[in-house]
Amino acid sequence: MPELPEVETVRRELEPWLEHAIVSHAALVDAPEGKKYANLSRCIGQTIEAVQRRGKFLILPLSEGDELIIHLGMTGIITPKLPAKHLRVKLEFHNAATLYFQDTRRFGRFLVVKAGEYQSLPTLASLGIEPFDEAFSADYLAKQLAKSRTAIKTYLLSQKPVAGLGNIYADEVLWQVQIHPRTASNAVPKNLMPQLRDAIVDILQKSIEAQGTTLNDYRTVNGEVGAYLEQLNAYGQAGKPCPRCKGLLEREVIGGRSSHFCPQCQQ
DNA sequence: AATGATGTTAGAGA
DNA sequence: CTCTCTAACATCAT
Repeated sequence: MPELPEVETVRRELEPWLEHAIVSHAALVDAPEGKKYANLSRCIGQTIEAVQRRGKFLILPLSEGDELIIHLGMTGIITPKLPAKHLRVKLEFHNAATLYFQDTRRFGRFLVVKAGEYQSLPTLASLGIEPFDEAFSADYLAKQLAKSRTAIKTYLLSQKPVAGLGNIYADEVLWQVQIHPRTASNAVPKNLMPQLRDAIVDILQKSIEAQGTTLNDYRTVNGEVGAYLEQLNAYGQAGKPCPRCKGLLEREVIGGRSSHFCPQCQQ
């Protein structure tokens, strides 16, 4: 769930709260200092200069050369309401606002690093282009996909060809363009590249407009669910008729991830 | 009880 | 060194 549209929704809601806010308190709660949660005390006294997003990461540049990096993992929620369970981080600001990070499964990340020093976050360090970057063209995508022989589904999830797709939107994009998820990345027909690029941009954009997709845990900062769930064509729809050709949608594990597709019209 | 879940990453092998 | 694959992380719901 927290894929690009969900993280972008959270970013947009956090921006008015946090831009120019001064951190007065930052502490871990029931979370071990380590790779996933680190150096929080360093942001105390610093001003948050912006609320940015790269792929599924939130990046908050701080006034003394650090960055606060937040990743929601699978179950991370940022909320102004004290969570009943699984609170991991508490942040307070000079303007009296308080924000909490709740993360049931502890797959999220919440750490302060020196700006740009991402060696503890390899996915962020080697993250692909932003899908809304104007340089993300069909030609660019073709060059990226030519670099790998793994299943296109798996390669999209790697964040390398383009940032921000997770299991839900990767399945939705491949369904939209009628590409079988097991197709080798470097064997995806060149003539499909414009459609593939457009599907990635359009689906992510439409999901942002719906505030993302809530399967179980994801909530916006305001506590709302993401409504894109109602627009899913493939993800989680195994056994139902394909909305396009009426064949039965199937579920298969590809690269260790549950994958949903139409065996009839996805080649 | 057993199974599966939205993401990332360490480690192993090629 | 790079590419690819697998399992692990922690917790809850069904």
